[in-house]
Parts: sequence; C-alpha cells; structure tokens
Amino acid sequence: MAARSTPNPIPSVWTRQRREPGQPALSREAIVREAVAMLDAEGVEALSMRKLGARLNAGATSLYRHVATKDELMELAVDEVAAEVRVPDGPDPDWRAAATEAAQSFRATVLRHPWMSSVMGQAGLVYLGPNLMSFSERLAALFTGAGFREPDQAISTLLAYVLGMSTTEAAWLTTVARSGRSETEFVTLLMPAARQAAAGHDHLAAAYTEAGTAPRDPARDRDAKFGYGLDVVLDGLAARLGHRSPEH
Amino acid sequence: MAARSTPNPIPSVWTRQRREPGQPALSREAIVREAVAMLDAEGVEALSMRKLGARLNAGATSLYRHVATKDELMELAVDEVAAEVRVPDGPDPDWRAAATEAAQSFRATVLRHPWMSSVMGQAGLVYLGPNLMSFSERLAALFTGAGFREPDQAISTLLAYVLGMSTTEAAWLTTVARSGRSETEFVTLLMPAARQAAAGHDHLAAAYTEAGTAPRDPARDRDAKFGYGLDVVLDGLAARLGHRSPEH
DNA sequence: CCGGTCTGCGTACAGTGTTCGCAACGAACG
DNA sequence: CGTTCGTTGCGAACACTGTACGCAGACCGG
Repeated sequence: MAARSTPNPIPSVWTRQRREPGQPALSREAIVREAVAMLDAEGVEALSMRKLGARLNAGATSLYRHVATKDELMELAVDEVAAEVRVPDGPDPDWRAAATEAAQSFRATVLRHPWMSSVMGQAGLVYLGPNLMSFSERLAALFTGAGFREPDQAISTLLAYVLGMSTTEAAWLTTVARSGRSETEFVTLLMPAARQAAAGHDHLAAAYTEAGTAPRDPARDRDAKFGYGLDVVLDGLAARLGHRSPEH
Repeated sequence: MAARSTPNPIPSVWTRQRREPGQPALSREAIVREAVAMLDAEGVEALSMRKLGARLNAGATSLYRHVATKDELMELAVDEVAAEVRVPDGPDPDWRAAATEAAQSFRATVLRHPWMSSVMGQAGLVYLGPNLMSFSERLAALFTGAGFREPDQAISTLLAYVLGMSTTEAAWLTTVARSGRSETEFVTLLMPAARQAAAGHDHLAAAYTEAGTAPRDPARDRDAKFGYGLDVVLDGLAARLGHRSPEH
C-alpha cells in the first residue's frame, strides 16, 4: 500500500513519481464509489476526507481537485446509490403493481445505505443529480400514463410516505447496529426502558402488555408495517383516479 | 457578560467566585432551551458546545455535568420542541378532523425547527422522550377511539407521510435560507439549472414548460401539496375503517 | 526542447467533541 | 463553630475534523 504516497524521499531523484500503469488514478467516480463503500461499511460519522484519501492511496487534500467540498461529495454519493432504485419504465397497464415495486425498491435501497436519509434530510439540491432525475422521470411517466391529473402531487405523496417510513427504519437500524447486538436482542433489551417510558400512558402501556414478551420477528413486522401503509397510500391515490372528484 | 467566567485573577482571593444571585445557574433545562434557541437561529452545523457554553456564561465543558454527550443533547432538544405539536386529546367524534389538525401541527413544528428532521434521521431513541411519548399516546387514543383495528399501523402510516413531507420541505427551506434569498427569488434563480437537468427527460421538461415562468407562490404551493397528500392518506385510512375487509 | 496546464500533496489554521484533574462551593454533621 | 463530602464549574489538553494555500512534479501541445 501507500505506493504512490511515498513522499519522494530524496527530492528530485530517479524513480521520480511513477504512477503505476494499472492504477486507475484519482477520478471523481472512483472517489464517490469509495465514499459509498466507506459509508456503507462504517456509517456517516466515520467518513472523513483523510480516511477516504488514505483508502485511495492519496492525500486528503488531493480529493479537492475533483470534489468542491464534502457536502458536494455527499450529494454525489446519494445520487450514486439512487441509481439502484428500480422503477418499471414506460406507462404500465398495472400502474399499481409498478408503483409498489418502485416503492419497495426505494425502501430497500435506503435500508441498504442507511446514511442516505440523514444526508437527504440535511442538504441541498440532491434532487438535481442525474440519477435522481431519471428516477423522477420514470415515476412521472408511470403516473401520467396511469391517468393522474396531478402526477407530481401524487408522486410527492407516495415518495413522502416511503421516505418517511424508510428514514425511521434506517435510523432505528443504525441504532441497533451501533449497539452491536441483533435486532431481536436489542428489542428485548430495550423493553424495560420502553415500558417505563410508557408508564402512565394507558394506550401505549396496553399495547406493550398485549404484545407480551413473545419475541416476534422484527424484520418481518417492519415489512408488514411498510406494506400496510403503502397499500393505504395507493388506495388513496387510486380513489383520485377513477372519477372526476365532483365537489371542489 | 462573562461575569462568572472570570478566572479568578489572583488565586484564592476574596470575592472568590460569587454566583450572582439572580442568575439561574446551569441546569439541564436551561441548556436544552438555549440549544433550541441556537438551533433555530443558526442551524445545526452552527451549534457547538463551546458556543452554547458561551451563551450561558459558562465554559464548554461545564455542560457535560448536565448532559452526557452532544447527541444526547440533540435528543433532548428534539423532545423539547416535540411538546409544541398539538394533538386533540381523547377520542374525537370527528377523528379525521383531529388527525388533520395533528398532522398540520406536526408539519408546522418541523418547519419552525428545520433541524428536527436531520436529527431524527440520524440518531437514537428519541422516541422514548416524555413529550414524544405523550404525543404517541394521544394519537393512540385518537385512533383506537375512532375504531381502527391496527391503530399503530395506521398511526405509523400517517406519521411516515407527514415526516417525509416535512423533512423534504425543511431541507429545501434550509437550502433556501442558506442562499440568503427569498424563496421565490431562489426558485427563479434555480430555474435554468433545473431545466438543464431535466433536459432529455420528457415528462419533467414538459412539466417545466407547462409551468412557464409564472412566479406562483411557493409557500402556498407547498401547503396545497401537503394537503393533497394528507387527504390521500386519510382517505386510504378511512377505507380501512368502515367495513371489515372481506378478502384476506 | 520548452511552455503551460493539470494533478497530487505537505503544511497550516481554525475549529470540533470530549477527558481529566483541580478548585471552589453549599450542605450535612460533629 | 470547624470539618468533611458530594456536587458543580472550568482550564488545559488530546485527537480529529474540513479546508486554503502554494509548491513540485507530470503531462501535453507547439
């Protein structure tokens, strides 16, 4: 390692500074790719320009030749992973199935890269990235093709739901991961505190005692919960589709 | 200012270190309150323990007597502002109106404190804070009172939508604020870039040319968009309410 | 061969969150 | 009254952070 980063021990010597020919050099794409890898592996707060540079056999400040600032790098990273979201393209005879698939794929992507939601909640004009653009475009094609009169309002509704749910899940999963324990383990470990916090609140306490101590599969529960809400939203959207809404 | 922070010029003298009697000393509540004020005024990245300490006429490290870590302080801040969300309590004859009010109030709170969403997207067990707990409790009362069979699924759906929409709005408003310009100004200034990004994507480009250059009121548009989605979600929920869903 | 542009990087700066040990205090107790 | 003792504030220090700047070497067109 550190092949290209040796600081030229005697200044101005032979073997000056040969970039090994196979090495792909430093490029914006390589930087973003490696950043995503680091974010996935170690989380948001673990990514620093210095560490990222080191992983690319480069100095920290070298990155700034290809990326204006760390925030910009984050936006690039988000757009990079946004390419993973799969949306059936073109108008689909079964718009509802297509929307469901898009939503599920979006959620899966966020859960694969939990740092996405914190970045999107914080910064800027991520939405103009090429991949997010073509994502929006495909959704627009789908919803206009389905016959919606206000496609972007419908799309915003769906996306807001999916983003909200996925963000919550991602935050939860991050906390679980930080604890080092499994999800079920973490849940049972958290129960006493949760019960105590719910003390005095009748409905919450009732929900806890009703759930009992049966372990249940948390991942499956989350899937079900997401599916429920998704159906709710799609039902509401479908209702906007059939008939011209007469009043107002 | 800096009354209590003068470092006792000659060690061990008279006038030792008198805490001025009116001064409310340093307490967890005072810290959290001041943190919220700073977050509202200058945003997330402007809040540092040193600056916060200075604003309380205290050293940075003094805060750690009342707060374990900055993350914990953030959770406390979120729970603090969560108290502002108003939910009609008790079962309501018109659950839909009550839910609407709760949703609107939640959105308003997030827009008043745009840093909320970034914090919630990042960290921990905010949901156990007392204010968020009683928020959940009131929602639970509302939805069980309305007759929902899976109240928490319904609540999660609604909250996910509201959170997703508000988060997006908050991020947008933060970017606008950072630009120093008004929202309409920022929009028109951003148009060219947006158009260019939409080039090649038929539906998006169409939406842009259709919208033309008419300024429109962005805040009103956001209100309308939120209302649309909220109605969609509530429609979907209402459908779960009336009849036992026969199949499945 | 020679100029100019581009790319990498060492250094440096102004900050960050947090630990540690010391000093000063208010209250409890003899 | 004097003496402890737990609590609270804090200065200094540590390990890092993002980034500006200017130099040096690499590449490329003339």
